[in-house]
Amino acid sequence: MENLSTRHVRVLQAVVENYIRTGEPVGSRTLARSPGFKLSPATLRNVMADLEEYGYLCQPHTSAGRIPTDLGFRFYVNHLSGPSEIPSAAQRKIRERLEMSDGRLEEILHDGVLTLAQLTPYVGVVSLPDFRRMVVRHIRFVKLAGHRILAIIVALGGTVQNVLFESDTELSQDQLNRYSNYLNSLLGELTLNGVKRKILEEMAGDKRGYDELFAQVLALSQNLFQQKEVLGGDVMLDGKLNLLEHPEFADVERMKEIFKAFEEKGTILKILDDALEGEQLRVVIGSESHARELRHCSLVTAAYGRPGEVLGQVGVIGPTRMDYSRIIPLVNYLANVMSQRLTS
Amino acid sequence: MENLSTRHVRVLQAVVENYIRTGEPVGSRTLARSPGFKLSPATLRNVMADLEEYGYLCQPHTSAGRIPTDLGFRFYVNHLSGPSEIPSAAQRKIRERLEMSDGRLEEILHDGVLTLAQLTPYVGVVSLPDFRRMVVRHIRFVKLAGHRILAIIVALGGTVQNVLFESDTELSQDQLNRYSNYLNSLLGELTLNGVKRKILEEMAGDKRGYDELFAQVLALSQNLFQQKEVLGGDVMLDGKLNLLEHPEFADVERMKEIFKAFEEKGTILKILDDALEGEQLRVVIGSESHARELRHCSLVTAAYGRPGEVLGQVGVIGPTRMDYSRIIPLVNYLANVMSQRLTS
DNA sequence: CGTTAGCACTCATCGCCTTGGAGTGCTAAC
DNA sequence: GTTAGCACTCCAAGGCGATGAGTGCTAACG
Repeated sequence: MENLSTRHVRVLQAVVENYIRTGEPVGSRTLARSPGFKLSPATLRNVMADLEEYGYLCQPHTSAGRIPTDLGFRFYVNHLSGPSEIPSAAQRKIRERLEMSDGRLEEILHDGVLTLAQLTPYVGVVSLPDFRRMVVRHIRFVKLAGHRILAIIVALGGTVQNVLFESDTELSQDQLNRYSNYLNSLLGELTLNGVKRKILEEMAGDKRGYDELFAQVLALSQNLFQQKEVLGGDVMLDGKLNLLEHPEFADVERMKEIFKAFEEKGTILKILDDALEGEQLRVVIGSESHARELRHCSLVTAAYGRPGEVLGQVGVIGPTRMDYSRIIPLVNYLANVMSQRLTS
Repeated sequence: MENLSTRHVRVLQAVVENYIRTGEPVGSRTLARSPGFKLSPATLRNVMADLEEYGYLCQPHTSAGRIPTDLGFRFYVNHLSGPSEIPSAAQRKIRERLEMSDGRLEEILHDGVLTLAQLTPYVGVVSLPDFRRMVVRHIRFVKLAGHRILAIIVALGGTVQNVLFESDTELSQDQLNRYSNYLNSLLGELTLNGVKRKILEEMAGDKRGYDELFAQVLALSQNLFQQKEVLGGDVMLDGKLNLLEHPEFADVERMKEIFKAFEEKGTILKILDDALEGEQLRVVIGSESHARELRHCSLVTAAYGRPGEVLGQVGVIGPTRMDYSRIIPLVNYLANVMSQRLTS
């Protein structure tokens, strides 16, 4: 950092917090009046001019106060926003909501985003997990008409996902039962991907030579694994309406852009997927997302799943003027509860 | 009708069609210029004044042209909008889309609203069916952990719905198999409700005296029937973004109201459920819905299911200034294709 | 008697200007 | 280094008049 003095830092912090609170550009006068500042407006103007030069602040127009740039928010998030306490009411609500939800994966995720949408004035978002990475307790196949098969995948926490798919040949329920027994015998603490790998290894190792059962289970899994419910690659949103309450989105054009991003989902999914391996919590501020439509939005997301086995990301989307110090711990907490619910 | 002359009717029709096309209030001058009118603006003004008095037209302000009232649109829809042809491209798209979708109920419905959202500049909407009214081919129970059971309900058209629920006591898979065999033996051309009734009748008739199996299947069904996936009572929307393109929704406040109605769903569900028994197609114009938030919107919906067995309603929500003559046959067609897909 | 031309009137919209106020940068004094 | 003062910029809001679309009314016309 361009060797910011403590004074610079304090001013930056004050500007950011003021702006987060009011949504108005903050001027030297207001700042001087805020408690804890013994400096005159003129001095503050100098300091703020410095901060503008460094790129942390900017002015909407010449004679307005300053607002933080994305960089300014970034500095604030990285260095200035101490983790605040999560109100116990919010904690309780999160826990209750997630304990109440039935075991279907979608229901749990939905409850997660719903809770976020209710606890914050922003949009709750969650990416659907790649089921192939989940530790699976057992799989069951149910024959429907013709080639259609319903797979019921029960993951570690009792989470259930069912997937409809087709097999290449018509299989009887008996056959399906044998397949699923076989698959289940392989499942220990393995993920679906792990199972697949194991099958392939055993085949390659030629331990048992060519095995009819092997081949057919493999063929079946191939089809199963291609279904989008297994692949993930979708996001769920809730509380879009919340955004309409924020003055910065009063502009119809801007609103349209963002809602378009919400509807398409691809953009958001991409941002969520950008999360680095092993990164628990992530804040993407404004243009950091490199998505034009979301350049006025920030995302606070956390990975859910379990250590080393990330299933997806959950968090909120809001204006860059977001109450980071409140939201960050909240999202983090929710992700933890969700993780427990899904994998314990 | 207040004995409208053919002239009155022709003028009303012209005003409505003009307004639907342009979205602007239409004045006497523009009307006089439109082909087929040999009358002077002055005469038209008199006619329009009559129509205003009767309540079919109104003026946004004193010196603007006329726009149709809800009543005006109603008259137009009832008497003046001849059923137009559905472009074969649209027909093809609808058929292809619905044939492509896999057999899950939700997927089919989703494809339905998606298609509407793509073929029209409005919002596609569908109410989830009450599964109790569907003719069911068979039911299968799968035991999960503890008391949890997954019911797989396969309806007539191969549609699959799965429902997670809990039983009062822990049941083995064997027991569940017996139950489902028993249930399936009862299912002929019966709806779920029908099955329930039959069970109750047989019990009441005391044909077999007290039967353990009976009782337990009944208890199980009770729990199953309470699940929301079975009950229906939800709506699915798509293409909300389309509405943003319409000038009448450029106003943020109005937009908010409508989106709120979309998010809550209760309002919309209520309107859809208001459909009269046996009514195939329905047009609700503006305030006819008695829902404040939707007073600027019209709904065109059609029942899907099969004759005498309505499963739900599917259609579009748009501004009262909607292209009724195009939309009505379109929605009707889609409902028919959906019905076939679901029940044949 | 229905139709039409003419006219005075209304009202939203637009551009233009003014005013007020908030905030800035700069300079000079402390 | 800090601060007071001042000239300056610029947005927002309000007033004003011109414009133009459209109306209702009346009187003349065929």
